[in-house]
Amino acid sequence: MRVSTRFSDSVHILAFIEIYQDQKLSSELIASSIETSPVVVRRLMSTLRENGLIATKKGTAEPKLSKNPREITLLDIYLAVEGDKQLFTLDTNTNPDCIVGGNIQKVLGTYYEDAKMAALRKFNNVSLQDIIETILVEQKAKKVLK
Amino acid sequence: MRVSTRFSDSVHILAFIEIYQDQKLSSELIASSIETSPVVVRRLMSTLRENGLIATKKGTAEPKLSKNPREITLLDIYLAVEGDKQLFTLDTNTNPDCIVGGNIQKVLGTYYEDAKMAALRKFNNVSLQDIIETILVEQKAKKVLK
DNA sequence: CTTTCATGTAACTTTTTAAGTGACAAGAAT
DNA sequence: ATTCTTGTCACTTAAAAAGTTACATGAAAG
Repeated sequence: MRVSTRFSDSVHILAFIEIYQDQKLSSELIASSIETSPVVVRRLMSTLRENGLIATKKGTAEPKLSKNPREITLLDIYLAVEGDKQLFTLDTNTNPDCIVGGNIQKVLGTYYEDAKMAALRKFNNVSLQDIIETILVEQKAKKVLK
Repeated sequence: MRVSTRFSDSVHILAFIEIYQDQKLSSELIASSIETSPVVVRRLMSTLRENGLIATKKGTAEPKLSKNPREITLLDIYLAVEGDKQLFTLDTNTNPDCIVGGNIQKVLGTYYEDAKMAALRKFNNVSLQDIIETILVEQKAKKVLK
């Protein structure tokens, strides 16, 4: 399939809302930063709203973060847009009458879960504030180089 | 896109080869355990062979592991079939003229890499032997329950 | 030495899932 | 009232992997 950039784009949206909080934040403007369409942005924002990360008001271009960016982690964002889907994909159609086919899903599944949790724990230790600050540092560093 | 089950199926193939090493191991037989087509199995086995995990001989149904299953880790298998592609997908098409769009790829990329590495380290601590033994334990447990 | 079975690989089709698009009802604001 | 915007639906396009068909070539047994 096409690869999902929802997580990446969602972090983008949240950072954008915080950094440009004093401007008019239409889905059109945000879309121009992500280089995607306004509908894609609005769809993602719907999901973020349903998961309590932002507050929006229909008709007005004024989305706000629902929490302090220090209290929003990459994990919160990941779970909001990707849910608890498996990170590593099990083949769920194996022959149950074979010793391997009949047991590998359960066995591999536990190791997949361990690995996924190790990754998600990392995300739980990074806040939106960290992302924003690092973006701003990178931006300053760019200017110095010129 | 369709979700890849290459990793899962590759572990399946390797465990199958080891457990049934005394039988004739045609791609057809292995495919029947994975419930896929022989061509898919042969394609995966080509990749595993190119990466030094198995040895095959054209025309004969006798694939062998190239190493002791204690020396093959889930990470070896993962890298063989998935390469070093990113685990979490960055949107690589963002507006470079925007503070967020111009820096988020680099910033998020490092956190994605940290998370990916945390997951892959887990895989590096699990051997094919562990998988095989756990499969056999699960199989015995099933029989007792009957 | 020929028949049978198997691999290895190429080319093509199907499936899946997310992005992208067009449309529009309804809310907000001047 | 007019204009802008959101929220959402329905549809199309894109991309990647699985699945399929085909076949040249190698192995092995009679």
